Amino acid sequence: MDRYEPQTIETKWQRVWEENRVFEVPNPDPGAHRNERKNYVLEMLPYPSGSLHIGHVLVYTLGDVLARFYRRTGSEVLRPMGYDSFGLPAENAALKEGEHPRKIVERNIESIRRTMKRLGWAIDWSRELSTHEPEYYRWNQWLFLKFFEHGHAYRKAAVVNWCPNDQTVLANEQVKDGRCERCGAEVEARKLEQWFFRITAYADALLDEMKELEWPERVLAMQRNWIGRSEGAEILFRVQELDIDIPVFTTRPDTLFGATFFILAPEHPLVDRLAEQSPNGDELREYVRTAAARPAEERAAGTEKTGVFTGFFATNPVNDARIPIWVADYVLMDYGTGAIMAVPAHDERDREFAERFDLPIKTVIDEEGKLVDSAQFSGLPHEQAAKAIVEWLGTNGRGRPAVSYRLRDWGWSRQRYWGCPIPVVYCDECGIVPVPEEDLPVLLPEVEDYKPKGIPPLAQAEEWVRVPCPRCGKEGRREVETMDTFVDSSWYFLRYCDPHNDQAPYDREIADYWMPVDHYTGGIDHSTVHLIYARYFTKVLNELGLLGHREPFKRFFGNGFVTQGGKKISKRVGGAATPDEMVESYGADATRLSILFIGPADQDMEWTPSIVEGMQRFVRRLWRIVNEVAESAPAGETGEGPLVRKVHQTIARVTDDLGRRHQFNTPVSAVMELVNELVKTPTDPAARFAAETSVSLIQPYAPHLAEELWERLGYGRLWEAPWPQADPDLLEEDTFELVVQVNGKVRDRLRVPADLPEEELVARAKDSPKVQAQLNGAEIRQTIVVPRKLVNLVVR
RNA sequence: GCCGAAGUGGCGGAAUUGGCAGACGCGCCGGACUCAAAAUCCGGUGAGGGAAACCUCGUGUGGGUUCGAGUCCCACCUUCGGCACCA
Repeated sequence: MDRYEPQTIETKWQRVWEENRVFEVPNPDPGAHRNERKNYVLEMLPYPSGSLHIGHVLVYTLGDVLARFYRRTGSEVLRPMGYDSFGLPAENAALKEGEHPRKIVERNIESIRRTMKRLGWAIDWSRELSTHEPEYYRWNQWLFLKFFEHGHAYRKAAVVNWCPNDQTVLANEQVKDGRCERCGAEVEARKLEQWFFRITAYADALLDEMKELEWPERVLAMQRNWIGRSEGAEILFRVQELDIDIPVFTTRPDTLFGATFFILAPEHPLVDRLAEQSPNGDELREYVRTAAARPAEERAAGTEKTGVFTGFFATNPVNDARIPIWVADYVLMDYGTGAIMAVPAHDERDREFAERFDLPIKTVIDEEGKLVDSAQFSGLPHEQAAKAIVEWLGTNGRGRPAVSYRLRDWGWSRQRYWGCPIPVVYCDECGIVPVPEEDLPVLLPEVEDYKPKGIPPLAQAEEWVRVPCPRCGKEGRREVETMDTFVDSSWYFLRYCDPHNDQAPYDREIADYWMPVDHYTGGIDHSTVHLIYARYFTKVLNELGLLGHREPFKRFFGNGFVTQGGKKISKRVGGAATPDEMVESYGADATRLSILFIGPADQDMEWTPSIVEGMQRFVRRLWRIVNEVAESAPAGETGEGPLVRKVHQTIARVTDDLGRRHQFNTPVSAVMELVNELVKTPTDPAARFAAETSVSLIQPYAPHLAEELWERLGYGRLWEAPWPQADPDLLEEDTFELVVQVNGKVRDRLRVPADLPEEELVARAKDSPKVQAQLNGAEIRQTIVVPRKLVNLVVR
């Protein structure tokens, strides 16, 4: 027998797959009916700002195991790949290396593709795409025009998150703990004109339609938190002196009688007017200035409450109490209405403020949760009172039920170079004018110096910027900002369906055939970013009549992080073994098996070399025993011995783990057990059957080794061979080990025939000497029999 | 504070519907082969007691339900993740 040389057999089979275009799947013919057996398996596409790391090996191997498994269980599997090649990571890498981003990403893509092929991932390479190519971003622009035309995209001045280091605006989703998610710099607040998508209009749809998703609860919970829906009421407070009403939002209308003061956010539009007429207007204006200058981070820390009295009073609509109006920066302009009624007795922050400024505190809910001191509502349980009070306010036109969200509209324009140009022209006469469809793509111009300086680098491309207005023909200027890459990744899964279409982003019929993605895999760090944006895009496309679905990813599997030496592995951490090195030292198959065997793939895991060493032992063991069996054991009757049963049990376990439970570590254990049995009984009549089945079942994990051994067993094209089927008759043995308990404690184990009647099981249990010793003549009060499992004798 | 996930040997973990806790692997111990080592193979490996057969204890803590609980219920502790002056 020759030695196991992974590198030799791996390159051999990779060539066979490539030459035979094994993993390419054609699109349906026009008018084809929906195929119930279609299966769209997808993992999040990589950023080509560096090379792959062990984390990628986990995600794509996981997807690969599923794709290969589904393929052999009769599914028509679509499993494409691409690169998220626009954006900050690539541009920053380019700045560091002093080369053009296009050069960097194209070089990285080439190396990533080579690594992917070396790992043997079953990908339909005919559908490969990169988001920085005009063939792709042209349709980004096209989709933007549709969104713009229908009011889903708009431009407004807003206070935005500004990263002083990357010199660009960030979406809320890209700010973590007040810092830029990418570079870690402290984020500043700036007021700028920006492009937005009206994602807040879909807050309820994003929440409601979650029920169709087979997603991990933790991811859904994160999205719910992020959207932050709160139900409450909007209530009008009157300012007599100015003859105006100020609305407040509250989730606790039941505490309305306890409102003892009123607060406006410093940014509230009324503050200016109040300052003009207030005796302490100067102090007010000074306070607003300092509050605005205070970094958002510090303001959110809430160390000590600050505020200024305006000299005005608001009237509480339930009891006509006149309460003082203050301005304080613990009230935020961008949540609710930017004004609150303060109830210090029942809100911690209001209480802090009241204590600091010596304002009255009035209790209106007692320990039992009933209202007190609240006129006709006194005595009501507070939940009930909340409804009654809002209803009562409604009849007077002073209040109504209202809902508030934490979610903000998605700001997606970036003051950077390496992104998709936004196809609009600014015209002094016509305003914002969309570039006509037939003029797409608006190509990203070449720019000498694209270093971020606060003004968008595209502004330097003077000739490109100056363009006649598409509407009136007078001179206009192109938009010089670019799109956030999350726009690119919000619909890439649709482009994969029809990647070479040059008439449309995709053919709706084809997209409807493949969509939704049946099994999506990626890091949960995208829970409140990409996964929300893609859901939003899908809903808009559906309403624009461009897609038949409203949810992009039916099932989502959030893989854990891989750590090495306790540190999360990413491009930023040096010293970690690279996938290429792992393939060189251990082979792709042992690497693939290892990364999934470590532990449950949805939990974080620590990569240790000892794992691969153990896996190498298994792989060699399998190689040796299967080669032996192929040479010596004849095909033929398998008998009905324990090995045959073990084979069928293993088939059942692996099939259930992959197909139903989506558990990726235990199938490897199951096959190991079978191989251990086979090694112990190589002359069993079922040895050949056991060897063949082991090879067949391990194929999704170790496809090269499996293919090679399959060939040596005398067959071909394991990737097309049907998945083994467990024979239910052979799953159950004709004897079983009866567990005998006394008072619930195991006292004996007896091998008995499977068809023994219950009375006989009990009789045998009682006969056991070990049981006799325990019973010690005591009376049996109860007998529990679990068929094919156990007998429990209850005494005393 | 609110929301979510998780606590099992020396380690990673398994136990699918309430029915043998610790599968599988790592590590460690002993043995075979070898001049020796590596590789490979065989055996052992939760804790305590016992010469042994065996016995007792044991899945974060405390209670409960049940013939029987890692699994279900109640209360709590710890760790990790998300949200957070969000009214």
